Amino acid sequence: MPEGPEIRRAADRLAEAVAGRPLVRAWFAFPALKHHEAGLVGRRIESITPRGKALLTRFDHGWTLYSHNQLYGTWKIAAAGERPATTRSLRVALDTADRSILLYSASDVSMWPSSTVDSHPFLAALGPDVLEPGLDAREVESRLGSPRFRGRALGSLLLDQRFLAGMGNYLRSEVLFDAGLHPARRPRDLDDGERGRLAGSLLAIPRLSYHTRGIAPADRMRDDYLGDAADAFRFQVFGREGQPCPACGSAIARIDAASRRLYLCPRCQPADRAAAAPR
DNA sequence: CTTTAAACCTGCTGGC
DNA sequence: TGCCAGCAGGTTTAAA
Repeated sequence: MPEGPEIRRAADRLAEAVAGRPLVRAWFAFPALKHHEAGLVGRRIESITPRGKALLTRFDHGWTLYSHNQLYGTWKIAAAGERPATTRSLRVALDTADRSILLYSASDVSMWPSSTVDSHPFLAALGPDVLEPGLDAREVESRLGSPRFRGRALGSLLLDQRFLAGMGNYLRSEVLFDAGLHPARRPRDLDDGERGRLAGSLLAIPRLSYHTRGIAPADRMRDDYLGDAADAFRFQVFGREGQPCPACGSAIARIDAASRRLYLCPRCQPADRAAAAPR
């Protein structure tokens, strides 16, 4: 159950475990992918890289595995040939001589010629990856001001993968809190300072989550959980309904936005300037 | 156009 | 223990 930072960390771990090594076996649960198994033996994994919340596993014979974990998929690394006992359904197994990588529960998996994988319907529509190192505030502000996005409510825009790929539901709450903006605000109604703050938060919060890992200890969401490291990422508002805002002490509220739960501080993120005149 | 609601994928937890 | 309802960090599709 991942967002961009969790997917990128998974890609890092998987690549470290198996990239460059030849496969001794490949296995897919999907009937449509069975015919790829034999051809993968002896091939090497060139790279494993994220695109938003999708993962691309590139092989050296010109094919790329596309996978999307949606809510429930998860990758595991195991000793070579090992299949740890679990209640989850194994969907993909790639074995090298000393390590195996296993994908469980995901249903959105397909093989593409590497040269055409970018035309995958999901990938083709994605905006820039919010965690891409080259992404800067100037580009984020430019997207906020573009006709496609400037009229959208932030609560919906921040989940739209066409705006910034890799954003997700916990990041949405955390970014809006960090920027001090209510989800009903719209880019076109923000003043320059607010727009700059939002761009800064959109860059900083996902990076903080990616680099430090970790979540609120009481929370159940523990995919790739770092633990209690002092610098681990902690939710400021997500999942903290009724608890005091870390900035002002007001009770954090939970609302519905775009049919998903969103947490905010009513005092730090006031809605009443939603209709404020431009500039 | 934007927004909302429902459906679907699957796994886990809490309650009876 | 067993079953079921409800919920979940996502996405797509249809409808409003």
